[in-house]
Amino acid sequence: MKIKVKGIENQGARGKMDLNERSMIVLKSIIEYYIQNSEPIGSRTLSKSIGFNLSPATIRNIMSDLAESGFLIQTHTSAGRVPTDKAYRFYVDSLSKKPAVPEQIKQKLSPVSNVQGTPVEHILSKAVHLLAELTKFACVVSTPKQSVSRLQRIELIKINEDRILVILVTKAGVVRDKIIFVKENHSQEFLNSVTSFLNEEFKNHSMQEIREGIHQSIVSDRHRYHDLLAHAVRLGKKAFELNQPGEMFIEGQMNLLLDSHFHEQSSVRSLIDAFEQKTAIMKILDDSMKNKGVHINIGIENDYEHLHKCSLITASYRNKQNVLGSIGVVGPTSMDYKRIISTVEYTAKMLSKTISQQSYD
Amino acid sequence: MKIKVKGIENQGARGKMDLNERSMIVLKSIIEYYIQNSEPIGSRTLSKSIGFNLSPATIRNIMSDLAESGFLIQTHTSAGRVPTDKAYRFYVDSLSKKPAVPEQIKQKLSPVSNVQGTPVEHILSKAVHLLAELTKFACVVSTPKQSVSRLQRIELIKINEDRILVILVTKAGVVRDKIIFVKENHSQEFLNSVTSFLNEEFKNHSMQEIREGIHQSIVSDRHRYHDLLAHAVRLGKKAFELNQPGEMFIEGQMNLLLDSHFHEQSSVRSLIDAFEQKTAIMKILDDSMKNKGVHINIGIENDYEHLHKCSLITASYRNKQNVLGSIGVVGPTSMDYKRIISTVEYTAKMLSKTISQQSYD
DNA sequence: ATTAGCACTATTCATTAATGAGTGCTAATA
DNA sequence: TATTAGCACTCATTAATGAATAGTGCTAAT
Repeated sequence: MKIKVKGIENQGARGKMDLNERSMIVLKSIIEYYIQNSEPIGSRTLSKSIGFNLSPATIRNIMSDLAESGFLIQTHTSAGRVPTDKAYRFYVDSLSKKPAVPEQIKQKLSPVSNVQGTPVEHILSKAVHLLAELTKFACVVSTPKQSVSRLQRIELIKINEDRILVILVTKAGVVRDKIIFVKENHSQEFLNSVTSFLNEEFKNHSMQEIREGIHQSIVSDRHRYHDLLAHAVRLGKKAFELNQPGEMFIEGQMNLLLDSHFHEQSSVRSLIDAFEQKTAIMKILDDSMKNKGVHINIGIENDYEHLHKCSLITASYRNKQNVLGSIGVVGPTSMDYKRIISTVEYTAKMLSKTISQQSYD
Repeated sequence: MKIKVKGIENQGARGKMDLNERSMIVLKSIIEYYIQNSEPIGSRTLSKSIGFNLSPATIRNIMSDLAESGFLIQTHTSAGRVPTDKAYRFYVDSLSKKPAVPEQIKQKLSPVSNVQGTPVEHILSKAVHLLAELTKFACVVSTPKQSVSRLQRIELIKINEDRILVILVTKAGVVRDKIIFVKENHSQEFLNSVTSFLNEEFKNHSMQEIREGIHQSIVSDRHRYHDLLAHAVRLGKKAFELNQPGEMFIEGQMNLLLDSHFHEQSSVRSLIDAFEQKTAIMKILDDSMKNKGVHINIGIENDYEHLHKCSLITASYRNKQNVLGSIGVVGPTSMDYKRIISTVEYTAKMLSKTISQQSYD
């Protein structure tokens, strides 16, 4: 024990950053083997399968170093070593940037473009379904955030004395509806006036803008309308404040439970929790909207504890104008990153293309 | 073997239908024990727990009879006996019709009525979520069938030269949208005329009627409009033919996988299949709309083979006018029928109430 | 710096034996 | 004739054992 300490520090310091070429290759091999076979690889097997000739003993030394610097872990004394989250992070970062998307995957995803003309939700659910089928993991997609997207059209439809149905259509092609309750009994004709007023006033403005500026904008016009105005303000406020919490579609959750990595009771419970309390995953999807490209959260990197055994690969989708939401895969940390990353990326691209084509600008 | 045959036939004939009082009680006890504990009960334990005094040996005889007539089955020679689907059917049929809904359940479901004013889909998803939380099984709900519900309003919104956004609002409060592609470039003003024409013509008619009668109805009016007419027919046809396949929301699938009854690999696969291929479950929900009250499908009674180890408890929900869809639970055949039935029934009632209040008639 | 060789450790698998729950049958009983 | 006691038997479950195996760590030789 005492003797080892020095060694640990030495090797730790050495292995920490400047992994030499050779150890990197060894590490990569271990990771890829584990991703493929879901079982630890021993020094002997590795020595044979690896490119250049290294004896098992040498490999063992390297592995020992890698373990010291936190890339590998032993589940028990006489077992092979298994990559840690840190190793996966290294692996993912070291991937050549653009692996080509296999033709077969492209083909399987092509139905996404066949659902054009249907509501956005429908397209999303198609995409996430296919993604789940392809990856065999759980997949999620967030519905378009309304706050950023711009107004195409608002409709007010009278239901009865005290209820009005509001329909909002955004440039992104999303239709949202809501009932608002009012005290006065407006005629449909009156509502039509308010409607065209609101449309004139706010078309092409973002929901956020509208919500923030609904007072000023109307007030500045005060001289033009009179009776209309007071009501328009009131109705408009109610209509636009519909702050629906972002939704999320989930598919293929059950796939995860077939995966050997989640067989222990506790893992299963965690997973169920994670999917029931959608907020954690939702947050990751939201974050993924902030920057371009594919986002990768590996195991322990996730803030939410119940996701510590999962990796999430996400990518945002958009129309010509805005980033709308994002789509992603939730799987075990030992997933086939190469394949999943390119699949998610491609799916997001398809989704963007399809949705752009039916966006209203 | 040969000697036994006679006995079997005798007992089979006797036990077949006129289960005497006593065997019925025994059977019921076995079922309830199994529902509670998920493990077979032996004659000895049963003899003690049952109301009147019967020796284990007598119980054994009774159990033997029940087995002959197909109510019980032995997984292996020296194991206790387990109820068959036939037994569950007997049990369910023999339940006193209305078990009261526990106050606690009512309370947990109360949030359903808090989401009034939001889109119907939202209400449904809330309801099914709560139901899953309460029952700890998988729960499903079908979205309102549009064919039966009647038109409240149609809107045509011009997107660009060749695209029009159609929004349909039904009396049930469901909003559906779809993009249609057209050859001519209509102005929004023109679309407004068509819109008000279609609204006048078809308000309060069921979608089905409209779809079937769209020609005649307009044709009979031919003299009134001219240019408008031809287009109205064309647009109307396209607009109303939106035959979206019924959708279905699923919650709590993963709960099932925690259930001991689905632990074998093959069962899990079946379940995943059943939920992936939504059609089978969808069909059961549809069937459930045809008659009032709670519907119960037990194991083998299901047409779809992958559902043979599941029972489905479903109930339809409605507004004042029509049956709209149904909601239900998918669980193991050994579920606590009493509790689940009353919970599903109550949920459907809440749902009906909430949706009725925002229906447009 | 690398490697061969050997001691050591922990898992996995098959075998065995003990335990125990539960039935079926027969003969005794009320 | 219906019920019960008693006993033999079956089969799943469990624990213990031991052999085989995969793998490491360390030391000494290259």
